Amino acid sequence: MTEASALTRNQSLVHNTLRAAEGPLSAYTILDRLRDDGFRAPLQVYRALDKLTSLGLVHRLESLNAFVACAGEHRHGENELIAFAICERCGQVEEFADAIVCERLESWAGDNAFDADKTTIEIRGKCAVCNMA
Amino acid sequence: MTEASALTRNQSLVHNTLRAAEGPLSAYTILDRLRDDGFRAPLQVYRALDKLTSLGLVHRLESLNAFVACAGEHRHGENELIAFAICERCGQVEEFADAIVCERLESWAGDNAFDADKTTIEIRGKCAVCNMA
DNA sequence: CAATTGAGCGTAATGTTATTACGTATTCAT
DNA sequence: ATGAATACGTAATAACATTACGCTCAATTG
Ligand SMILES: [Zn+2]
Ligand SMILES: [Zn+2]
Ligand SMILES: [Zn+2]
Ligand SMILES: [Zn+2]
Repeated sequence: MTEASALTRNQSLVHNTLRAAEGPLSAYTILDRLRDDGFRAPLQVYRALDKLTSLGLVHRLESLNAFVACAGEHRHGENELIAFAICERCGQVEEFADAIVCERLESWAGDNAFDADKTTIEIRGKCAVCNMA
Repeated sequence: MTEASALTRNQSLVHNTLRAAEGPLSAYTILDRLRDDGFRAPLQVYRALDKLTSLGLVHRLESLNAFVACAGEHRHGENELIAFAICERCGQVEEFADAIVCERLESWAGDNAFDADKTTIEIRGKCAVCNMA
């Protein structure tokens, strides 16, 4: 039994909506797309998103107040630090992990006795494709 | 004439409110604190915040939807990349810049032909003081 | 087996954050 | 003076997120 197969109906619907999307979606956009599946209230979406993010299947983009399906090969669930590059033009999001960035931030935390819980790295800009256009 | 002296009345009021605060404030909290100074509407705050952030005097914390006065010795206005360590318990925010982190992220952008516009780095956790408590 | 517990669900109401729209005032350079 | 740029005031609305209440179902456990 994989993690994904353990998802409830609502969780699967939200997950599939995000995987089918071209880019990040807001909770309310997800809600709208699931009206026909019986979704009626924001909480149905937020509850599913909470679970999905805790499983590492979905990421929240803080600078966008939106959510994306995990597109990385990485394993989440650890304290693994992921960065996101978000294209302001086409909406594409790329996930990447950089060991050195991770190490430097951990090092800062260590030096400053800061107990890091969650780290957000988001780069806003224009992706390669949009840069040419 | 310094930058700060060029601020308008509204901008100065918002700036001073943030400097007097112990931690990040939401726009609406700022609004509440400036009622006695004649503030009546969110837009008065948001307009001042826009200006202050563009001057580098104030930073927006994306993961908090809140704002802090700049506490760094750095010069903003360049593309300088600042990271924030935010204590979830006491609200203290520390700014720091790390050249290597900056370089690694720029390097990723270069390799991927991504034209970075603005980068957010926010570490949520517990500060040294709160860690002991 | 009955009781308890925990996760999830549905709905309504409310709270919080941010923007759009419209009109006015002030400043500064032409 | 005229036009452009910047700022301001107010009202309304949009967008994002949570609280509260009660219910269902399945797993645990005494
Ligand atoms: Zn991922
Ligand atoms: Zn793009
Ligand atoms: Zn600063
Ligand atoms: Zn603290």
